[in-house]
Order: sequence, then C-alpha cells, then structure tokens
Amino acid sequence: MPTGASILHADLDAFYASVEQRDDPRLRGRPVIVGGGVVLAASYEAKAYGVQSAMGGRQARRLCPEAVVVPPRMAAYTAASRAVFAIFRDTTPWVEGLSIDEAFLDVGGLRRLSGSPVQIATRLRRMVGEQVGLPITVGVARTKFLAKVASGVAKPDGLLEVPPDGELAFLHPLPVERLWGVGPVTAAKLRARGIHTVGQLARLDVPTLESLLGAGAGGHLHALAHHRDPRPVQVGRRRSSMGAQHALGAGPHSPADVDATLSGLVDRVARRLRAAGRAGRTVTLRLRFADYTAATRSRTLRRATDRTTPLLAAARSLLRAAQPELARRGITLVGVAVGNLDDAPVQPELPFTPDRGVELDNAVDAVRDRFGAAALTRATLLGRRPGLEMPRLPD
DNA sequence: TCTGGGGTCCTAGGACCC
DNA sequence: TCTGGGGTCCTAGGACCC
Repeated sequence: MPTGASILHADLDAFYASVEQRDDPRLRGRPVIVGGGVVLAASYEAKAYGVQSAMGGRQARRLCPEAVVVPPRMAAYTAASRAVFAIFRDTTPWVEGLSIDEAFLDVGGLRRLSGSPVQIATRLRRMVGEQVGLPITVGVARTKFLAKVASGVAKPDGLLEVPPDGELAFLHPLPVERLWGVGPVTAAKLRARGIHTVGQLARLDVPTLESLLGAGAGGHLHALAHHRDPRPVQVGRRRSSMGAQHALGAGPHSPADVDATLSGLVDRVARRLRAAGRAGRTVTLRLRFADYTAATRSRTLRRATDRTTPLLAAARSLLRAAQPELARRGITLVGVAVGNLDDAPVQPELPFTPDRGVELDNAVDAVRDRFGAAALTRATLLGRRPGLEMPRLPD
C-alpha cells in the first residue's frame, strides 16, 4: 500500500452545466438544467433547489421553475473533456479515466519534479480553470477510494487532502451514503439497523454485515469502513461494453414498432463500435416491462463483430424469443448492448472482400460522417426522434 | 414519485472440461 | 451405479454511478 497521500481524484463540477455557463455568459449565476426529458446535469444554482442529475424533467421544473433548460451539446462536452484529460496527462502518465468528467491521477514519485500532491492538485485546478474555463474539484488521499470520497466532500470547486494519519477521523463521522458503492438500497438496509455513519458501520463485525448485505458486499463494506481497500490506478482502461436504449411510452406497442426501435438502436451502437475501432461478441437485449421491472437476454457470438447485420440478427432473435412475455407483461423500454469488446479485427483490403455487409456499413458510415447522423435513417424509423448519447470511458 | 440513457461491477447457477 | 474437486465460460439479475 502506498505510504503517502499521492492519489488525486479530479472531478469536474456539474460538468455539462458548467460548459453551458462558460459558453453563454447569460447563464452564469443562474440555475441551469441540461437535458429535456431527463436532467443530464444541473448547475449548482439549480442543485440548491433540489434538482439532481438523472431526475425527470417535469419534476426538475417543478422544483425550480426559473431554471434555464438547455439541450445537451455533446460535441462541446467531448472537446472540453479532451482538453481537461490532456492537462491530466501533462501532470502525470498515471491517469485512470472513470468517465467523461473524472479521473484518478497517481502523482507519487513526482515530488522532486513537481512538488507535493497538494501543490500538484492546486496547479491542476488552476490550469483547468485558465485553459479550459471550468471549475474542478480534487480530492487527495492515500487510496483511490478515499480520494473519491474526499472530492465528494470538497465539491464544488474545492480541494481536500486526507492525510494518512487522519483517515479514520475523516471517514467515520461521514454518513454511510458518502461511501462509494452505498446507494439507496444499501443505505436503507443500514438505516433500518440504526446505522447512519461510517463509524457505526465500522463497529459491525463481518458476519453481521454479511447477513445484512450478502457475503461479497458485506465484506467489501467492512474493508471500506476500516479503509482497507487499496486498488492501484489503472492506466489505459477501455470501455468493455457499448449500448443504446430507448424508453417507450406506456403503450401498447406493436411487435413491429418495438422491432423498428431496436433496429435503430443496433444501427447506432454498430456505428459507434466502428468509429471506435472496437468489436464485440455478446449481444444483450435490455427490456423493461409495463410494471417497470427489468430483464436482460443475451447471446454470445462465436467471434467478435462490428457489423450491423450479425448484431441486428442476434438482437432480433432475442427479441423474438421474448415476444410472448412482452405480449403478456407489456414493454416500456428496449435497449441493446454489445459486450466482450475487443479491438476490431483488421479489415482485409476491399478487392479481396466481396462482402456486401461491410460495403454497406462503410457507405452508411461515410454518408453520416459527411452529412450528419440524421442524413440516413432506416425507412422503419422515419418520423421517430433519435435519443441522446453519453460517452463514458475513452474508446 | 411515474420513471433517461449511458455505463461498471458483483453474484450465482449451470454447462462443460480436465 | 455412483462419485470428487477445480476452473472457465455463459446467462441473468441486481446494485450502483454519472
């Protein structure tokens, strides 16, 4: 385990909303919501009214009627993310991206070259502010887990170091919800036992926790509460799945409607795979029934592919098999994900591959590259609205 | 509180192989 | 006819995060 507090967790504040405020001065100081049907990001002015990301748009507007609602501009967020990650990698080669707007940085061993971790974090925050124009919070600690908790406590626009000799003193007064991995379900179980703080959690023995939360989660949480969970910063992590989904209204929805939506989703995912140079073996159909319970059906192909045709065939056969259940229970969401991702196989030169599927995919991709994603649409999808996309790990 | 759209990780059972 | 143990892969569900 590292001895000094040399892991940074750097996390852009209200990322999409901050980009909007940066690019439109009229939005500064005002509550801003990015997204329409669902809140993708809320500025801190909007959060003060209780608006949270992932909240339904209607509820958000009820909480904060004066909020300015702007549609997402993914290209702007991607560009800002690239600029910030360039600064991360300028700081240290040991960068583990977690999502479009946060990363772990290991700055151990840079002391003589760059100064103490807190000095490095201070400089990092200044550079992101000056060069990209965005606020960013940094947590500094001995482990990734604690650095992440620290940045959460320090937000927004903050810097917080947890010194190695002050870890439990920092951790134990915190509410259990602050722990990375404790969500609503676990928090409710703990609350029911009168456990509200990390300190109370730490006093429970492992068997008690395991009986409450299951063998794996119980032991893991015990380790977290005592801060015994070192994990190294992993450079060059790549995404392991890629998917798209679409919520359907209450319905009813004909099998043809659902199939058309699924085709559009597979189109999108396959195109993103090809753009990223990835290919996948496992096709997962994601379903949500009328009662909002979820289910998945998956199938693993013999070889990884980035081709629309085989991916669509697999997705369709899963949907066909689920049709009787859908007829019975109704459907409110359909999605598809491609997992088991690998680098895309190298395509042989065109003259040697009279493969109509490859040629069609390439032609469709080329048209969309030049004229935009909406330039070509499946006939069955005409009149439907495309959904939103949110990139995560770098491809 | 009526419900997005992206993801990751963990668990558990069954098939299959040695 | 019954009997071990271990490892990997596949499938499905669920919790959690942004």
